[in-house]
Amino acid sequence: MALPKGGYNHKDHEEIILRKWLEQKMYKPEYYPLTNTLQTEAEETNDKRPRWCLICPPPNAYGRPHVGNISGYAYMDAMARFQRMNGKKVLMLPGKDHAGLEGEGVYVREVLEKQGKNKFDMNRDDFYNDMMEWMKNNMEQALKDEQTIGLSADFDRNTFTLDPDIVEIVLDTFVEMYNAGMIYKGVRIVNWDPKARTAVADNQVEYKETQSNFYYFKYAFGEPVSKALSWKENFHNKIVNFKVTKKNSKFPYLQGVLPTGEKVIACGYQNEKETPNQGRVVGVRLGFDENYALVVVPVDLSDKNKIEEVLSKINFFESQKYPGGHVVMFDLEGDDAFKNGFIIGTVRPETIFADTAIACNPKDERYKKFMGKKVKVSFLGKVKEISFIADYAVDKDFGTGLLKITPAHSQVDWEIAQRHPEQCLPAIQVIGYDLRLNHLTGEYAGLTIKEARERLELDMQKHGNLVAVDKAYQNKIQIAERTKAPIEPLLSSQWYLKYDYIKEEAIKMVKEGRVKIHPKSMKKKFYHWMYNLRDWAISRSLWWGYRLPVWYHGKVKEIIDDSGQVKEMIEIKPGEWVELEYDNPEHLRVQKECPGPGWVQDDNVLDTWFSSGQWPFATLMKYKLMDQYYPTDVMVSGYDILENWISRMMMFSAFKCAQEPFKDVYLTGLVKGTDGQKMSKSRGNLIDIDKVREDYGTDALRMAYFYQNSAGASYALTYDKLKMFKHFANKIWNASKFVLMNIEDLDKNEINQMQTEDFKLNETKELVKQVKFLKKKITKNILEFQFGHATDSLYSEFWHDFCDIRIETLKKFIYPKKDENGNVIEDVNLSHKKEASLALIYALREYLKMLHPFMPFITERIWQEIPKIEGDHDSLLYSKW
RNA sequence: GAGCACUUAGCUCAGCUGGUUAGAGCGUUCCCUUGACGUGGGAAAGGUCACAGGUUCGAAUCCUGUAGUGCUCACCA
Repeated sequence: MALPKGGYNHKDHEEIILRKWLEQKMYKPEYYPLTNTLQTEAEETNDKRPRWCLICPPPNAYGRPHVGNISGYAYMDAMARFQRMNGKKVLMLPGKDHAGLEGEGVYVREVLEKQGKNKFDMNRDDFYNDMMEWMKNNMEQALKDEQTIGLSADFDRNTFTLDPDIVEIVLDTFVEMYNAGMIYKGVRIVNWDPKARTAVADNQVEYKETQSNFYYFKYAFGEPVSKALSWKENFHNKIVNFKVTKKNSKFPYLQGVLPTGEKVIACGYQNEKETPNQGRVVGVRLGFDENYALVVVPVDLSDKNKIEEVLSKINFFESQKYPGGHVVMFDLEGDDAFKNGFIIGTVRPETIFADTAIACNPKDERYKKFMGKKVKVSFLGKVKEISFIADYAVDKDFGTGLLKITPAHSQVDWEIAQRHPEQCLPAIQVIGYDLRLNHLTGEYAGLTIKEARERLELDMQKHGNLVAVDKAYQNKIQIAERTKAPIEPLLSSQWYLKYDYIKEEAIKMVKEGRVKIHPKSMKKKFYHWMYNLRDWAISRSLWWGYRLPVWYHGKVKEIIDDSGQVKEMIEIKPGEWVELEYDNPEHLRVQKECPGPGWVQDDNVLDTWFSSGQWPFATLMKYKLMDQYYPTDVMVSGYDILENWISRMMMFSAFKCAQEPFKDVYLTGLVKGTDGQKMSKSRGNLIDIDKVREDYGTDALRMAYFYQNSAGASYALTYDKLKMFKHFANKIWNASKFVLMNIEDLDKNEINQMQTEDFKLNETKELVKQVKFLKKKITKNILEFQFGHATDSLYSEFWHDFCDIRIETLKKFIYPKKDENGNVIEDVNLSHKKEASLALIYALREYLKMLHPFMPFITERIWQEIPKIEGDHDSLLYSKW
């Protein structure tokens, strides 16, 4: 009943306590607190305690959990400990994810490349087995990290997404979904990551601001000029529009005539990084007898006088639409290239060979005559016929208002093409998976994209098809989230999941409140995502992961035929290739086992989210615990994977279990670095968890996560906060020491039989009242997922109420009254002293319990010294809340 | 371009459904060393709660607008 002297040093206690919890298997749901043993199966089934379950989100198995993961664990653990103390039978199940694309990427980069090996020189099975071993080795460390933060999960049930049982369940789902018509194979446009040589999902694509060449080229009319001239009027006084990088500015748009007689258009051009200070072509005025290129004049945007100067030289009218900068139009008289044709802007001239149509906005009066027609155009000296379509996806104010439709090499174009299949399809693919132009481009075949672009620029110039090149065009190119390689949209045959009814089901779960999302504001984010869901490309050309349970009766290859269409061919007999029919069971079957000799398994693996989306039920099915624990109670996750993961778990659960996977979703915010910035290596503000734990203690780290934080809110993990809670731990330690010191005279029975209602002194009555009130509040906070409030109250109430006020006032009953010289003038009233001591131990016990979910180590350590009363357990873990 | 947040002390942030002198930590200044704790105690300075309107007996809190910041989604061919 006494604590060691001196301040609290977490290093002396945390490990011992952790070992005790782990060795006694206290984290397991089978642990029975009355006997301190694990229950048998029969005892378990008879156990009437309500069950509570939380499946931990599996972090990447290959790495150590990062600060954000650890923060999540702190939250999960606080909930689990609270529930356990409230008498629930708690299952918290940890796991690790194989992290398909990213995992393979890291392995290739960090292990293979360092050994000078190349994946494609390796045998697939060897690669897989080597990688599995590497993963499993790394998993150990991750597990330790989870334990040291105090996560009270059942580590005997640590589960890996590639555990055989889990694989079975996940593949079963694939087959079931295929049979339900929700999984299909088709040729679609995909985001091709050339580095990883795989397609990636839409949300695995990032955008990167770059500077590109923007080519204005002309499809010259292949038909009589007179016909085209009839829409000349429509062009009069209309201007082509330019790329404007920043919107919302109010600077006017100008058009007029210079005193010299030159026609001028001045228009907003603004670039945050550079103020254009030399003339450059940014656009083209369309017309038949007045052709211009637009050139930026050297005017500093911030220089009002200069702007005035330009304004004074021209007649202008205002348009609210285009802000900033100044662009002047110069006559390019005598250049044939500007006459009689469609002028189209593009950053990707090499895809011109794959054009199947030209499109404009249906409301664009300028092109009304052409809509729905076929037009003959000449390009590089050849005349071809091309469809002219109208679609609302085309922005008539961008460029010349014309868009070339290249369904094989652009997501947007692909979608437009789906709406105009007759005119735009079949798509023509002119770029191969090696990112070189293919046989359909004639003399360009074999060139890389860059080479082709350069050559085309010259050739277009030669044939009069090149109108202008904007060399400083700012655009965003797509890059792969993981490999950072530029994405090439390509056609490829892929497996897709049609969400079908499960999408509606998941929406209903949230709408009907069966799944509550914390914070509420994230609900909107969820709906927004769900309503805009498109079919999900689930196959990945990787080796690491779940290989598709799909079999082909013969080798399969993807070809681009002479018309540029992507097709899959199957070798039904040696040397005899026919087109693969997706619905022909003699060609393709979906099942887990190989159908027989001669059948070849699909090379692809499943997207990682396909398996992690099944995590809650896959894990419980593995351990045959579905009846007891499904649906689970809470899911804790970073808000950034609400869409990718949370929504998919709900949809998979709707399919497989016809119910929600969890009742509450607690979304944690981003943990920012000590300087309040997003953590990144380059900023040097990364937090070393090991060091933090060593310097400040695990309890302090946990408190720093909780304190004043709310669901979904990002926050900085600062040294100030850590220090604050290190001090707090010390305060708890010392206050406990004081209380324990004062109850040494008390009989154990007196504590056991204490009736706080019988307290006579105002001071003790007040203390009891205050503690009871606080407990009510903390309970409510935890149940409402307001951990920030709970820890805030605990901190200030314990320190500034209990320590600063209550203990100090009660001291007058404990110590004899003395005069200035230290002579006792009034002896201690023994019954008052006893009551004061009882009140102190009462309050301390309550505080320890309330603090335990947040600061488990120190509270457990002190609890060991607390005299136990009825209903207590040796460990705070199982002591009654 | 659309949606969602946010703007409170020098800094980092709490303030939950509107209610008496707006809070914490750190930092600053001053005081206090014999019994739990200097990793402590006491006190002080510092905020017209972004701005402008409105609702109300009463607003940091609700509504509208403005400005700025952040995030997410879509996207410029």
